[in-house]
Amino acid sequence: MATGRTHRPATRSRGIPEATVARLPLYLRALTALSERSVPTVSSEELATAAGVNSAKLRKDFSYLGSYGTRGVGYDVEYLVYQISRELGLTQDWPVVIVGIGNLGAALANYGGFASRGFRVAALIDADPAMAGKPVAGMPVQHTDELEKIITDNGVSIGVIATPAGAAQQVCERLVAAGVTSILNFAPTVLSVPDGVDVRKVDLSIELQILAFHEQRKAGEGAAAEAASAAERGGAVDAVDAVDMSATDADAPETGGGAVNRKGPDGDVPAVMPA
Amino acid sequence: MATGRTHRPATRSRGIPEATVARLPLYLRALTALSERSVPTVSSEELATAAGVNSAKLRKDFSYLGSYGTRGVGYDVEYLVYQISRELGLTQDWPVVIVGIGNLGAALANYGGFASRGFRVAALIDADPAMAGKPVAGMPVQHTDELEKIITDNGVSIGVIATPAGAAQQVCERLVAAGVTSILNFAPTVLSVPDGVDVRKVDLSIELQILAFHEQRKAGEGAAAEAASAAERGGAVDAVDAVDMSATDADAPETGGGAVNRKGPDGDVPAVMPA
DNA sequence: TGCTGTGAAACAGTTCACAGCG
DNA sequence: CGCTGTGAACTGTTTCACAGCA
Repeated sequence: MATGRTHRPATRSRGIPEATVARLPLYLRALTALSERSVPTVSSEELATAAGVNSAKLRKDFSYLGSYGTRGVGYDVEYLVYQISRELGLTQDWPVVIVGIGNLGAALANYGGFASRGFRVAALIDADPAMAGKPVAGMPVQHTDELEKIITDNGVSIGVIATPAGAAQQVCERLVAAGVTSILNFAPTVLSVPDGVDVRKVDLSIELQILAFHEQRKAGEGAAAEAASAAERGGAVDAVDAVDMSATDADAPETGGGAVNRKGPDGDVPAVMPA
Repeated sequence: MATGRTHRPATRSRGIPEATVARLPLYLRALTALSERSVPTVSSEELATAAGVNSAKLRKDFSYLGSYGTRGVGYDVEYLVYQISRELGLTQDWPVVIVGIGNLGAALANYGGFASRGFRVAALIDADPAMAGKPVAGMPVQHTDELEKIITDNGVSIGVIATPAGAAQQVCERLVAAGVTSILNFAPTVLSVPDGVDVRKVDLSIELQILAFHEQRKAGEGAAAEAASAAERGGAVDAVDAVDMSATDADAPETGGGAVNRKGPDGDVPAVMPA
């Protein structure tokens, strides 16, 4: 499903690789910092360092946007800030709603980096009637009943879901039905959406699990994987950088609460299948 | 830097692709749900749907772990839960510290999915003396002065940074010096760490920017990109799913507070470089 | 001369499609 | 016969290395 993507030679015009799009915000952040320090130009090398990538990658990324640099000199900071902002669609502002005002929802509502990038929190929505009217981040929480009206009245197209996992799919469907076409999902569930709707997920527990995986390797804890682990060390075990995060707010860790069906510390397998 | 990676033929043994590692937690989540419903076996097709990936990918992913399925039948749920947990290192438990107990730090501290996956919050640390001793998620916040002692005494190797961007690098250095080798960074800054230390970042504002990019395409808002946008629509514009999130807690949106140096709504460029 | 922009090569990840086991 | 496991083809991304412009 969702095949296609015209796959044009990608030489300028539309067709910026997804990997590049994901890095543009990083460049923008670094450029904004330079801009505030009134630095007029940067080389690909300097900017790459500031953004935490390598310079060849950065130059290739920028080449998809057009030729915005000057050979022998570098890139004009202000100009690039503008171009990237425009490419990302940050020259217009985006009203967003946050659904699920628990700990996480509140944290998001208070997040400063929001407004500074063209995003405006249009409303905070929660299903708990007791929350209704309570001010969070200087804004009264509204009840879920108002969801459709809020979306419509404010022309909201981006929704943030920070509800417990159990409520996420339902909230998602209401958002989509009301006109939202981009969703940032913090609930640890797979959301199913119709074509044309983007979902990005952020799952804290997934991030930690990935770290644990690498951590385990380093220590060479387990029985096997000694030489292998050592060989691996030479390079590449560090600076992963990628991400994914979530964190349902209140409770409902996806399904089932307490201890997972984890087996004993070792070989103590369910005694079913072979090895 | 960090080149290498032995690049063994990857046929079993060590050498699970990073992309596969990133999906294991997803499979684990889906399997745990099945396990709780006492489902004994699943086919790659069913599990793939539950995890939101396609079945070929899932089968290939599992093939890196070994041959844990039964042809004509599928996979034993309990057995797979165990194998994946072990592979991810979740059969041991990992003490973690959270540094920066603002809105976000508190949300993380309260996050249920933490404990249910072998992660144990060993301590909450904040630089604000006024926070010291205050209970958050049933645990007293400790002052930054105690950081090194806490890490050492608890054998912590995973740290979560949820401080404002300005403090992140310094906190990171102290964590690393004290023995932490894996860091989950919520502050919108690039952390520099020595080799052997893993950093994963989670940046909310980046996620939103990526959504905005796609959102902009859909609407075909801007002048150009009309036909292109339409062509694009056919497929692929949906269900991105990848991620990255952050959200500094308190304030300090990375650098500088208020309005970004965004230019006028259109062509109103800094009047520097050419087009 | 110094740094960008970009083909071409190398690598990583995904999808196809089917052999082969239970 | 059904479903796994996997080679092989393909698509996407990164890195290299250098031509060419300011």
